[in-house]
Amino acid sequence: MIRLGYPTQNLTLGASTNRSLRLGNLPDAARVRSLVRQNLWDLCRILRWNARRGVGIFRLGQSVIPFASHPNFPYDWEKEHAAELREAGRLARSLGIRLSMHPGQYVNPGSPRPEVVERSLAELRYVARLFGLLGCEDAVLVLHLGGAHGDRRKSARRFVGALAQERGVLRHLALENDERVWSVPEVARVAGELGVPAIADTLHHALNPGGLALREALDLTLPTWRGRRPKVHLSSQDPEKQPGAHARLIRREDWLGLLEALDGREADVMVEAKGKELALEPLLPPGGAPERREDARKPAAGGDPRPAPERPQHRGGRALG
DNA sequence: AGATGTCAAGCGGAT
DNA sequence: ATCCGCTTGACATCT
Repeated sequence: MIRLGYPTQNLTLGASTNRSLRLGNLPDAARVRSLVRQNLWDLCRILRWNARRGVGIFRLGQSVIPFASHPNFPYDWEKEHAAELREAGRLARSLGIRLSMHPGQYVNPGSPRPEVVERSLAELRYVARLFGLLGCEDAVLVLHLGGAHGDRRKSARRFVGALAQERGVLRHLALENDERVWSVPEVARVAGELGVPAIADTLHHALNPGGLALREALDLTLPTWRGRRPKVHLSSQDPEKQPGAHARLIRREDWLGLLEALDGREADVMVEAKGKELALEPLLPPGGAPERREDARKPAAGGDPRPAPERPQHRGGRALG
């Protein structure tokens, strides 16, 4: 069985898990708290929406807790948001939805610069702790290998060295190929050294195949999950933009190409498209959610699905469109 | 009111 | 040597 998902926000609901603020406003603790609560509230809305439509995975925005790893973060977020996180995590588990996160280009544990490595580790630990508080064992922390810094072997060695003792991070970590520097076979090798799984991204792979056909890339990466459900990334090239830019939707032949390469094997497929959940619709089995009944207490009224339960009270909160 | 450019962070690659 | 884009939203400043 193939499960599908999308990242960070739902355009139909107008819901986002990625609200942030400028660093200069970080000292305003009340404002940060409010943003976090809005992010978590929208996460719950998205999870329910997903469950109704048979969407089985979802990627959290990196800024669910904005600047969580920054030294100037104004309060103890682990303590203050523990209950809300536990609640959101429980919802995800009860709906059978697997969560993930994908820290961005600034996270570079293989960098030759110690301060970059330190900041990177801080960010990765934040993600691991967040997953811990959510209570989602099967959540995945997706990361690229970063730069080559003129010497790939040394960079890969630094990367492994920086993470080898990070047990909390390694529990969730999975390494993904990128479109320029690190191809699937290289990523799979480094992942193997760390004892973590590897993810093949179809668009990156097309641009940086490392000598492998897509099927061979999957032959290499799927077994690294050792019984856990494997993850794969799917996206299509935006024809207007430069190579690597994500299109709004998935081209049918890219989807069929992935299915053919999977050849019946199970996978969780993260669909990376500007159109977010709209890009999933043509790929989902007709009729939406198959047999999820946990959501049965939802008012099934035809028409306007207003968020029924209480909104979190926060200062300066505004109505969501 | 709307449009524009900049914001914590790192890289590779184009120019 | 310098600049761009990578994701996205926030927000200060402009018109």
